[in-house]
Amino acid sequence: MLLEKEKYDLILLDLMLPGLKGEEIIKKVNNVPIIVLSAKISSDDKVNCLLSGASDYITKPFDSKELLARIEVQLRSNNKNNVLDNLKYKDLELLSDKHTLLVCNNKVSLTKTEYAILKQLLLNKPQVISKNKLLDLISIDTEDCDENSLRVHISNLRRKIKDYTDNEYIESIWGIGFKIKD
Amino acid sequence: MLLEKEKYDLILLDLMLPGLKGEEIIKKVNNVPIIVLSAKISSDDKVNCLLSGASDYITKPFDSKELLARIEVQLRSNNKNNVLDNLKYKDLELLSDKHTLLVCNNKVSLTKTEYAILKQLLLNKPQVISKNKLLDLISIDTEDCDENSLRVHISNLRRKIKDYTDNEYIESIWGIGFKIKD
DNA sequence: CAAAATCTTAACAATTTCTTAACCATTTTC
DNA sequence: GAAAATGGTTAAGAAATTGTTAAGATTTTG
Repeated sequence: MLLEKEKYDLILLDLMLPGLKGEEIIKKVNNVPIIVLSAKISSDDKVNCLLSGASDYITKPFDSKELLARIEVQLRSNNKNNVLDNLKYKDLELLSDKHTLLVCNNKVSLTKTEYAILKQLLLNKPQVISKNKLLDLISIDTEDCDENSLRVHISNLRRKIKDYTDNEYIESIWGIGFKIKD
Repeated sequence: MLLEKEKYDLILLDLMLPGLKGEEIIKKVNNVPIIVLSAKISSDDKVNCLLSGASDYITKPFDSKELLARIEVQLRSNNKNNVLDNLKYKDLELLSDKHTLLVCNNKVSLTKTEYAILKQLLLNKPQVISKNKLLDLISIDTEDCDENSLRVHISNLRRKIKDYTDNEYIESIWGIGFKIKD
């Protein structure tokens, strides 16, 4: 699936298009604003999409100027939350080269999976990420991956971080998932 | 002007209100999402507001559920500690992002089951929740669970709350279930 | 194709949570 | 008021989850 391999600034999702159900796409996407275009004027549809993760919902027919303005709103707010800023936290800095982490300014090389996990945790910093969500995320790169496997990745990440700092960064929330410690 | 002295998570701006012109307010505000409510359906108005800095624009009449959903979208993207997600009542505050409970601002860690029970009770605050309903809820996570077990969970919850406040929060309704005390 | 890096699986220990069971208190029923 | 049913508390053992390690499988790289 393209969504999983490429990077996007914004997704315009037409609910009338054939193929995947819109709501499923919305739930799969993370940290990319989605504007839903739809002929459905049902309020329930709107509410569902918005609560599932869509950033905006425009009912057809719409004025093209309005669409452009709403696109600008999304891009504007996305730039404010500069992604790169969010990837710094205390002694950690995740570099965008996809596999390097700085711990107290020491280079630590991460595997693709470790990078993906840590990035997700840092992006959502105070929040808990469920094990299932992390698994979904990892499955983009590698298919078979169960909780056991995830545990090993987390363990490896912790060890790599611990080599350079005494602070604990990855906290387990029993029965739920993981989060970055405050 | 109030806007300058107080802090806000979100501004709902009704363009029909007398006083300042909406667009001027929008331009004055920084870093706070603004949802504009208006009866004006002119596309130019929408576009102007959005380009001036508004985050969303809703045309009257609108469905209240849609408004709430759009409010949540704004709070979600702006501040990840979503106010709407946190259940507050008197000395209690259930933090959804951490799966923890604050009692008089003291962190108390809850188990998955305790969290689920308290969340259900707080969500339906003045109402009684039947024992069966609570059991159904818990069974999502843990299979075998009878009334005896539920009693123990409630007891543990009460103890954890009692450690930090003298107020009673969980009331038993004899033969029916439990509720949050008024 | 071979070597290296990465991932999954499996096993085990450690930890946390849940249920069971016993006992006592309270409320209802007769 | 006594018996029966329901609720509250506690502790111990059962069950589930997590952490760690190492080995074998898979993928990537040169």
